[in-house]
Amino acid sequence: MKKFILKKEEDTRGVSYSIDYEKELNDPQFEAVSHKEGPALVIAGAGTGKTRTLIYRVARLIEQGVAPGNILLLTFTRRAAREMLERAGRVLDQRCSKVNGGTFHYYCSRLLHRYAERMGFPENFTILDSSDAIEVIQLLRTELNAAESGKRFPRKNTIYNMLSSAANKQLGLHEIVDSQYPQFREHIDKIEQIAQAYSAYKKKSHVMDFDDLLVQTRDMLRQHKDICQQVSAENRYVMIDEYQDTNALQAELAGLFTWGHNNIMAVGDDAQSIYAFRGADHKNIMEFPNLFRNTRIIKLEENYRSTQRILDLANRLLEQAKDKYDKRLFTNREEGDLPALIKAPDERDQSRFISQMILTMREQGKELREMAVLFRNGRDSFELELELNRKKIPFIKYGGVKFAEAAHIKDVLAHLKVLVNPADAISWNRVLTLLEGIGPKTAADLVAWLTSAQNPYAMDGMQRVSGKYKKQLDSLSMLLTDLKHKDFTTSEIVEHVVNYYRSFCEKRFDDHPKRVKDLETFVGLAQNFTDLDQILNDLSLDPIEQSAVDFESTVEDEAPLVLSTIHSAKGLEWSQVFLIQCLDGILPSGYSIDDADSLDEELRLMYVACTRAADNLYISYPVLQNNTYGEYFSNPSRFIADIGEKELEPWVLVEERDDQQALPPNDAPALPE
DNA sequence: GGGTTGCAAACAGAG
DNA sequence: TTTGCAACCC
Repeated sequence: MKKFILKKEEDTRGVSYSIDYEKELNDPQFEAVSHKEGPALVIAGAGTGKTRTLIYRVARLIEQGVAPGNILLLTFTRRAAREMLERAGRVLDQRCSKVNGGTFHYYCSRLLHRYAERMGFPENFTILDSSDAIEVIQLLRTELNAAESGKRFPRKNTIYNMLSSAANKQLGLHEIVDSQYPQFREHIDKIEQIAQAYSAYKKKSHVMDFDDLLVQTRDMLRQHKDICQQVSAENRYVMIDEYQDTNALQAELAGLFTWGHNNIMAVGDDAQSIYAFRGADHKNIMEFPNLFRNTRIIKLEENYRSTQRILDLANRLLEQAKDKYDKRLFTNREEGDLPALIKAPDERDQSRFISQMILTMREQGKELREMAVLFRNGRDSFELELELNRKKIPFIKYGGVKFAEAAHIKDVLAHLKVLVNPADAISWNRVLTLLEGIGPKTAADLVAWLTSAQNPYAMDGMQRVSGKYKKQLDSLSMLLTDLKHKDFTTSEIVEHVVNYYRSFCEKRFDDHPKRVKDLETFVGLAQNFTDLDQILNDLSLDPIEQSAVDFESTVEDEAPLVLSTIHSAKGLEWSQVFLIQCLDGILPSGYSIDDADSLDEELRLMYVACTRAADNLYISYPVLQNNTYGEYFSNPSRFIADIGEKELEPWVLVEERDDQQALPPNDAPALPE
């Protein structure tokens, strides 16, 4: 039988730790881990044990008697939070999994739901994901007849980006247009009008977009001191990972979450800031000490991940930045192999080379999970994906299209959304336009009626409007009424919707067999949830990668190869890293080449990619690019143009009789056999 | 008027 | 692969 002992929580003198922190960490890591009260900023270069530091701090706080529920760990993705807490569980015990963790958006959403009633918004508000938001903007754009005059008016995606920029940078719309979209200055009035209509829409439809989650939470905590106090008392210790990618709004939230005690630890690396498009500014991290007085600054500088030669290349890259960083990564690891620069005749050859290298390494006993292929844009891996399929190499892709963004999944989600929130006009619109003969106009009329109806699911009294669609509307109405009023479990509801939707799916898509399979996966996935709100919330805030779904259905014993956009690879590492399509116009992106700041950001992106590699780094590019118009010659990335053979060793692909092999130019180490 | 269909053009990055 | 626009059908 366990006995209780009385102990003051703050008194850590008598704590006997089950982990020997001092031995398992280096000095600055230990300093960070044993930091207790007040603000701290940990500047942690790539591979310096940043995650390890966070994990051990969580463990140590818990060992000191802090309740896990009083620790908040904010990370960039929920995947990162899960992995971190799992690792913390391994060094300590399952108490770690009770720590609050997730993204700013996720945590804010929880707070807003919790205090919805106090704030006077409906607690069944749903989240307007970016594709829904863009659709709403499109509707308003046509409604306001904004694009009339033949002059180029911003497209819906662009308008969405403007609004999002304004929210995240805390600037007025006109300032954003002025500085970032000068070509649309003349349309500012129309854009403002759309912005207003968009906010009105969100209010009326009981939805919040991603930015609202942050803005509304900020406003709530600013205006209601009692809520703010309650929240900050609960979060006795807050840790923020990847702080270099937070924006001013998130920084303010961080302050509010720790209001009154400032027990906040931010961890990050200004050289790895790659989210400027979301309002992050790489200089923000240096502002932290100004925001929080008496900040203790701790620097982690020793790299444990990569060989010295990989770091040499990384350091060399950073030297090219317009804004300098006082940073040079070093390691006590061995020299290692020189990073390779592979010039392939065309993209197809690049893919063949990569997949062949991967197979060779696998034959030598390396596991696929130790390798990764990185690229700038989601589409840069399409060619390679075909080749991997041909060679039957299992892979999982991060970044690019998400499960919840695929058209067929969105169709099903729309049905679920109208069940949770009947005011959600855009989802009604989606549900209705599926029906034969109903287009935007008819749908708009029906939606106007439905969103103000007493009992929208019954759709009675609507026949007058509906005439020739009556039969289809009846079966829709029957489905929704049943689902609303009968007692179904969440996965049963999803199953019914999927059954109803199946025939539409078959009519709509040529590749319906694959999509129907996805839908079945979705039904299975729904079993993990107890209520619909939660599925919708989780799918928009923590989107599953599309290929993760494919992968589950072809379960093999082998962990798959990772393909990832550089953005999605942040914080991760692999023994063997391939960086493909390293071309001028791709990395750096063609969007960035006129602007020195964006160019610096692209350079940091390249830096992030290279520092993911522990043992070997292969950078490749095709000489001949193909697109729909034909073939053209392309140039390697300007970032590697000036780097000499002593830091980046050029390889050429030589065609052999049966298969190809890469050969170093002279007598440098040959490819693994 | 409103819906459907077909062709030309553009396509980031993520919560 | 999706989106914008214009011609074409009910």
